[in-house]
Amino acid sequence: MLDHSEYSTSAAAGAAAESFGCMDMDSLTTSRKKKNKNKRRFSDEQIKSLETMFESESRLEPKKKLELARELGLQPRQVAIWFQNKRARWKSKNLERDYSILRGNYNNLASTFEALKKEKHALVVQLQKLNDLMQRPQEERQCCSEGLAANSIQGELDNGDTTKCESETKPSLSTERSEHGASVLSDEDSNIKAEYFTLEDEPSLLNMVEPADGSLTSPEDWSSLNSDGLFDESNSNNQWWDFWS
DNA sequence: ATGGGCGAATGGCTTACGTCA
DNA sequence: CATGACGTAAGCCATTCGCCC
Repeated sequence: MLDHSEYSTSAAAGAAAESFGCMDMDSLTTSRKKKNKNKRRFSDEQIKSLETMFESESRLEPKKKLELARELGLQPRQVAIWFQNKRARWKSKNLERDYSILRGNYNNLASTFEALKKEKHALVVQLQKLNDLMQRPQEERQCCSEGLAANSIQGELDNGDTTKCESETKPSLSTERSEHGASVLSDEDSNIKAEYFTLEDEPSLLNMVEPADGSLTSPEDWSSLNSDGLFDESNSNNQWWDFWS
C-alpha cells in the first residue's frame, strides 16, 4: 500500500545503515529508537546529480530512478523520497513566489483605488459646490416674492462669471422657471419630469446634473442634496457604491 | 549548551492498475 | 465479457527526527 515497498520501515533504516556503512540490520531492527540514527545529508555531488535530474523531470521513471540510485550509491527509495521532498519544497517555493506577486498586484490596485477614491471625492465636492451655486438664486427668489430680489437675482445671473458658469452647466434652468413656477430643463428627457416639480421640489432637480449612471455619487454624500426617492431608482448603484466606499 | 533551520525519513491516506474468482 | 474484491506500487501531505550552524 505504501510507497515504502522498496524497503519497509526497518528495511529502510537497514538500507540506510548499509548505505552509510555505520550500522547493521540487526541492531536497527531490535531497536526502533535507533532508526535514522545515521541520517546524513547527501553529498554535494549526489545533490548536484539529483538537482540536474529534477530540472529535466520532476518525476522519475522507475528505470531512471534505479539507474540514478545505482549511480549515486543510494537506495532507490532514497532517490524517490528525495524527489518527493524536492517536489514539496519546489511547490512551496512557487507558492511563496506567487503570493508575493499577488501581493504586489494587490498593492498596486489598492493604491490605484485610493487615488481614484480621492479623485471621486474631489469631483463630488466640486459637484456639490456647483449645485449650491445653482440653488442659491431660487431660494432667494422664494423668500422675496415682492420682486426686488427677483431683479437682483436676475441681475446676478446676467452678470459676470457666475452667469457664465450657470449658463454653461444648466442654461435654461433658472430663466424659464421664473415664469411658470415650474422648472423646465433644456434637456428634452427632463422636460416631462420637470413639470411635476414646484419650487419646493427644486432640490430634486439638482440631481439632474448627476451622471447618468450615478456611479460617482453616494447615497450618503447626496442625502443632504436629494429629495426622497431619486436614489431608489437604482439599488444596483447602491451596491456598486457599497463596494467602492 | 542549545535552539532553530533544514533536509531526510516516516506514516497515513489516496489513486491507479493488475489479477482473480 | 463484466464486475467487484483484493493486493501492490506510487504519489502527496503532514509530521517527526537528526544533523549542523
